[in-house]
Amino acid sequence: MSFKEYKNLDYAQVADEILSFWKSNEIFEKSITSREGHPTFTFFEGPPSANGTPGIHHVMARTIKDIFCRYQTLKGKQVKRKGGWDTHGLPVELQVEKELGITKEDIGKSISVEEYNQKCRETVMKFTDQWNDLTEKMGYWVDLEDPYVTYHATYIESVWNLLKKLYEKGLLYKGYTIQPYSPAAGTGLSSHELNQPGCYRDVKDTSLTAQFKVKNTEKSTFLFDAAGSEVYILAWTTTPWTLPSNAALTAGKNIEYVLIKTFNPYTFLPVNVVLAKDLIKNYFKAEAENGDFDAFAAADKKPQAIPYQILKTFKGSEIEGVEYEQLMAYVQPEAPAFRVILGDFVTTEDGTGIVHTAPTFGADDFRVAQQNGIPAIVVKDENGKEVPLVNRQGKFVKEVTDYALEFVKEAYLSEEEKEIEKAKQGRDKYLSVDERIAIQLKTENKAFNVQKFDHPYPHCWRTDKPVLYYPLDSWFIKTTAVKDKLIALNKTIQWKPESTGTGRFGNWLENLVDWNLSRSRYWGTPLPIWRTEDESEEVCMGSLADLLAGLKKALESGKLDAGQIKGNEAFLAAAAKGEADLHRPYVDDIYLISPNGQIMSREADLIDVWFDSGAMPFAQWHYPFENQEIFKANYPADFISEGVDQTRGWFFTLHAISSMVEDSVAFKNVVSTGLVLDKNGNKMSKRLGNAIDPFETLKKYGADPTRWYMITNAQPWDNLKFDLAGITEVRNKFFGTLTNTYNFFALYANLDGFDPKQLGSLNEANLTELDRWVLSKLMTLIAEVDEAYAQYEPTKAGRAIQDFVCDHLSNWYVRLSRRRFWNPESAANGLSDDKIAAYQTLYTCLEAVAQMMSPIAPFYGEWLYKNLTGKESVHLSDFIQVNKSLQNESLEQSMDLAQRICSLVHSLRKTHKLKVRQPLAQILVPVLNEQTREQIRRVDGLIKTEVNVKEVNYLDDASGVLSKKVKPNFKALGPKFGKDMKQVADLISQMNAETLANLEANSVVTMNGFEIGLAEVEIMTEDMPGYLTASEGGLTIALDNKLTPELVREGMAREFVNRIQNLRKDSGFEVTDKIYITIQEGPLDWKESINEFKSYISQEVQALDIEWKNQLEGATEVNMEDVNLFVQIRK
RNA sequence: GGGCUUGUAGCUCAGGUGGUUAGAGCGCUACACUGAUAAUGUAGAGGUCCGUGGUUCGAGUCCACGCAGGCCCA
Repeated sequence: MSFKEYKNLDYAQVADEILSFWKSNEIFEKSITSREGHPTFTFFEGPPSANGTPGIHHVMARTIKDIFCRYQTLKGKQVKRKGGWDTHGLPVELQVEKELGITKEDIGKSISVEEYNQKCRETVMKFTDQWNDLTEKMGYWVDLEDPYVTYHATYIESVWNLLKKLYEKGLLYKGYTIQPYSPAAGTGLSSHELNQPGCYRDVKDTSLTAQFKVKNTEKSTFLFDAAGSEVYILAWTTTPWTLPSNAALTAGKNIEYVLIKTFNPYTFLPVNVVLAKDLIKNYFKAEAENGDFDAFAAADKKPQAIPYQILKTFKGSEIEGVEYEQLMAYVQPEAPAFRVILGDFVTTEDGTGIVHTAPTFGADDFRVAQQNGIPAIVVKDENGKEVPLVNRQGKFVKEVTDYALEFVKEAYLSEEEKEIEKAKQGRDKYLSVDERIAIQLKTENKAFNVQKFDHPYPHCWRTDKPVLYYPLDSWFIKTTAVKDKLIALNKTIQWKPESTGTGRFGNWLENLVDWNLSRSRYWGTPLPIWRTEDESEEVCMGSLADLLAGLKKALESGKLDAGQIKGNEAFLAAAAKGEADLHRPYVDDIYLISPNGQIMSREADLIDVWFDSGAMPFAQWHYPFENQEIFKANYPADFISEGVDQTRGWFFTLHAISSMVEDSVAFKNVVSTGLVLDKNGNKMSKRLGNAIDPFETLKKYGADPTRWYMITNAQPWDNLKFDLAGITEVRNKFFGTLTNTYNFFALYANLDGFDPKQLGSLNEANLTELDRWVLSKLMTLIAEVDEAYAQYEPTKAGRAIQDFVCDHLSNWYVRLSRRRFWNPESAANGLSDDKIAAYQTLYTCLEAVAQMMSPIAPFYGEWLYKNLTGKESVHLSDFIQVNKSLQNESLEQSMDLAQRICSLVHSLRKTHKLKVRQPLAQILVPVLNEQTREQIRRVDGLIKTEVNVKEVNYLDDASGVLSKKVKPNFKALGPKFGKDMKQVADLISQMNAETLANLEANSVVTMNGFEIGLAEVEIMTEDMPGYLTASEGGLTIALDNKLTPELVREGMAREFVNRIQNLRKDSGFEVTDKIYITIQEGPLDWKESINEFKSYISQEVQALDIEWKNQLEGATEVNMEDVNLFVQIRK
C-alpha cells in the first residue's frame, strides 16, 4: 500500500469528504449495529427548540455530548442516541403572535384556537433543516431520522401516562400560587403582561410599621431579659389591608438586629422594639440616643425627639422561632403560626428589616411560609372551599368584621361608591381601608409609624386599576412530598462539576416547593384531567384508549347536550382514522360522565413545557405503550449534558419525574456546561453583533479544529471566551504538527515501501532506546486519556494528546529519528531492522493518536486512521489497550535528563556564540551517584548528536574538581524542626565543605545541637573552572569549548554540507536524487577540509563524486562566512 | 438581596494533600536552524498570583471579610 501525501491540508475539506464517506457507507449506523448484543451506554438528548437558529454554543454543547458517546462506542458499548425536538411553549407562541401581528387577546376572536395551534405546529419546526445541517457539519452523531417530537400524539400520550401515575400516587393536586391578579378584570396577569410599558406607576400608599407583641417563650427569653418588659417586633408594609392575613414575620439570617428601649410615638407608652440596626436612622433621630427617658415620660407636651437606647444587638438567626401574638385576630389559622422565620429575600433597604408575611398575598410570603410550615390565613366559602380574606372582587370577606365586604383598595371604588361609604363612615372624607386600619392600630398601641409612601406599583393594562398579588388556582405536583427521595437519589449522581450537583442543584432541592404545572396557554400538552362543575369528582386520563372509552360512555349516557355530543363525536371520528389530536381545542370539546352521572369538563390548563422534556426518557419511546424492551435497556441514562442554566430546568424535571415514577435517577452522570462568550467575555447576542455564525466558522476552519479548540481551551463547565484566533492557533500548532508528522512518515514509508499490513506490529527486540521511550510515553498517554474520557474530563484528554504529539512525538522523537529514515536504502534490498523499528514505532504512535483523538476530532481522526491503516473507520475500532511491558519509568527519566542536558548545552552554545554545526570535543556532567550516571549513559548517544559533541564525560567526587553546594529541603525540615526551621536552614546554607563531607559519610551531622539528616538537604554541584557551565534544577553541565584544528575542519565540512543541501533544495531536486558536485579551486583550507570529510559529505548530500576544477562556468556563488566558494551541482 | 462560580504574564490557561526561585502555549524582541520548512530551536522582556486581615517556621494553595465578572433565582 502507499500512504497519501498532502500539501496544504484543508480541514474543512477533510470534514466534507469524511462526511460523505460516512453517509454513503452508513458508518454511524454501523457503529451501533456492530455493537449489537454488547452492553449499552445510554445517552439522553436534551431537545433543542427548533424555532430558533442554532448558535456557536450549540456546537460546544453538542461536541461534549458527542465525545463521550463516541468514546463509549470505542470502548465496545452500544450507544443509541435518539434526537429530539422541544416543540411546545411560550417562545413558539410569541413567535407566532409576532408573525401574525396578534396578541393573546385575539385568540378565540380573530383567530380560532385551532388555527392558532396549526400555525404553532408549522412554525416550530421551521429551522429543522438548519439544525440538521449543523448537526452533520459539526460531526455530531445523533439519530435524526427518527427523533422524538414533543407535540406528537404518541409523545403526549406517554406524558399523560406519567401524569396519571403521579395522580394515582396522590402527587397531583389543585392548589394555588400567588400571581398578579386584576380584580376589576377578574383575571390573572402574566409577568409578560406586567412588564409592558406603563404598567408600573408611581402611587401614594399608606405605609404602616406595626408592632407585633412578642410572647415570652424559651426562644425569646434573651429579649425579655434585656428589656425587662414587653417586647415588640417592628414590621413594615405598604399594604395594611394584608395585616389581618399576617401569619409570620420574616427576618434575614445574617442581618444585624437591635432591641431598642423607647416610647410609642402615638400612645407614648414605653416600649421595647426590634428592628434592623441599619434602619434605626429611619425611625429615630441620632441625637435622641440615650436621651432622658424620665423627662420624656414626665413631660405633658411631648418633645419632638423620642429618646431611645440600644439594649442588645443580635443576628436574625437568633430570633428564628420567636413567637408573637396575632396582630388583627379576625380569623384563626388551622395550624401554629405567628413566629419569626428566615427568608433570603429580606433586605435593609426600607422598612425595618423584618417583613410582614401574608402567605395569601405575596409570592415570597407564600413560598417562605410553605417552606417553614406556616399555614395561610383562610376561611371557608359556601362550598366549603378555602378562600383568602379578600374575595375575587377585591373585597374583604365577611369574617373580617370591621371591614366586611369593603374594597381593599380605594382605587376600586367609583366616586359614587365613595360617597356612600363616606356617609356610612360618618366623616367628611372617605377613608380607605388602609387608612382606617392605621388609625385602629395606632389607638391599640400596635402601630409604631404611619406615613404616606410613594412607590411604583403594577397596574392592570386593561382596567388601569392596581393589581393584587392573589392566590389563583393551579395544578401542582407535590414534589415536597418526595423531597427526601430527590435529595438521596441526587447523591448517587456524578455531577461535573461537582459543585453544580451539591451546590446549585442540591440547594435547590433543599428549598423545594411544589411544582406548579399549570400554564394558561394554547400550544402545549393539555392537562388530562376532567372535573365535575362542583369539583367533587374528577378523573385523570392516562392513555388515549382510556379517554376514548370514557368518551363513548359519556355519549351512551344520554346526558350530554347537542354541542357536547358534537365535540365527542368529532374526536371519536378523528381517532377512528388514527388522527386523534390531543391538543386544544379538540380535547376541550370532550365531555365525560362521572360515576355519579355528572358531566365532567376538562381543566383548562396546559402543563409546563418542562414536564414535556423531563418526560423524554419515557415518551421518546412511547413507553409504556410501545418499545418496552428498548426502554428497559436504555433507562436510566449513563450520561447527559446540557448548559448549567438547565439545572433547574431539564436536569430537575428529568430527576423529579424519574424519582417519582420509577424511584430511580434519570441519569447517572451529568456534565453541565458553561456559557460561550465572545472573546472579551461578553455574552454573545445577535443584537450586539458579536455572535459567531457556526456555519461560517465550520466552513472556514473545519469542524475538527473548532471542536478541538473548544474542548482544550477551557474546561466544559467554565465559560469559554470564544476567539477565532484560538482556532487558528490550534489548527497550526496541533493539527499542523500532526499532519506534518504524518506527511513525514508517509513520504519515507512510501519511498521504502513500508507496509503496516505486513510489518504493522512492533518487534520489540529491534527497538532503540528512543523508540522504547516514545512508546513508553504513548502507553502513559493511553492510560491517561482513557481515564480522562471515562471521568468525563475531555479537556484533560485533549491537552494530554496535544502535548504528546507536539512535544514528545514530533519535537523529540521525529526530530531525533530523522536520520534513520533518511538512510538511503532501496526497497529491493529489504529494510533494515532498525528502519523497520522506526517505522513501526512512528506508525504505532500515529494510529493510537488517530484513535484517541477521534471522539473530539471525529473527521480528522477518521482521516488519519484511514490514511494509515486503510481500515474502514476509526469509529468502528476498539480502544487501544495499554501494553504494560512497554512502560519504562526509568527510561522516561533518562530521556528527561537528556532533554534537560541538551537544553543546557544549547543555551551555552547560544550565549557563547558557538554554532551547533561546529563540533565540540566534550561535555562534562557531574554526577553524584552511579544511578544518574547510568541513566545518562543510556541516552548519551542522542545527546552527542543533538548538541554535536564528541564525548559525554562524567565527573564524580573522585575527580576532585567538583565543588558542591548544599541547600535546605524545606519540605523535610518543616515537620521536624517547626519553629526552629529558619535557624536550621541558615545553618545548612552556611555548611562548609568539611561538614558536608561528614554528612555524606555518616548520613547525619549535628550542628548547634540540631541533628541534620541527609534527606533533609539537597546537594548539588556548582561551577567548574575552565569550562562553560550552566545549571538548572540541580543538574549542571560543563561544555568544553576548546577548538582543535580537526574540529574546525569538521565544522567547515558541516557548513559545506549545509550549503549543498540548500542548493539541492533551491534546484528543486528530489530527496532521492543523487548528485555530482564540482567546486572551483579557491581557498586551500576549505579544500583541505572538504577533501578530508569527502565521504561524510558525500553521504550527507548523496553525492556520487566531488571534484575540483580551475575554471567553472555557471557555478553558484556560495557564501561561507569569510570566503565564497563557487559550486555547481548536477544530477 | 440569596445560591453557585471565576479571578495567576499582554491573551488563553496549568499549578495533588501548604515548602521558600509560580509554569506552558500564543503574542512580542533578538539570535540560530533549514531534506518535516506557512515548521523548528535557544535566549530575553513580561507577575501586587483580585484586595485586606488571619492561621503557620512557611500561603498562589487553608480560613474570614471584602472587590470585580458570570450564571441561576428573587
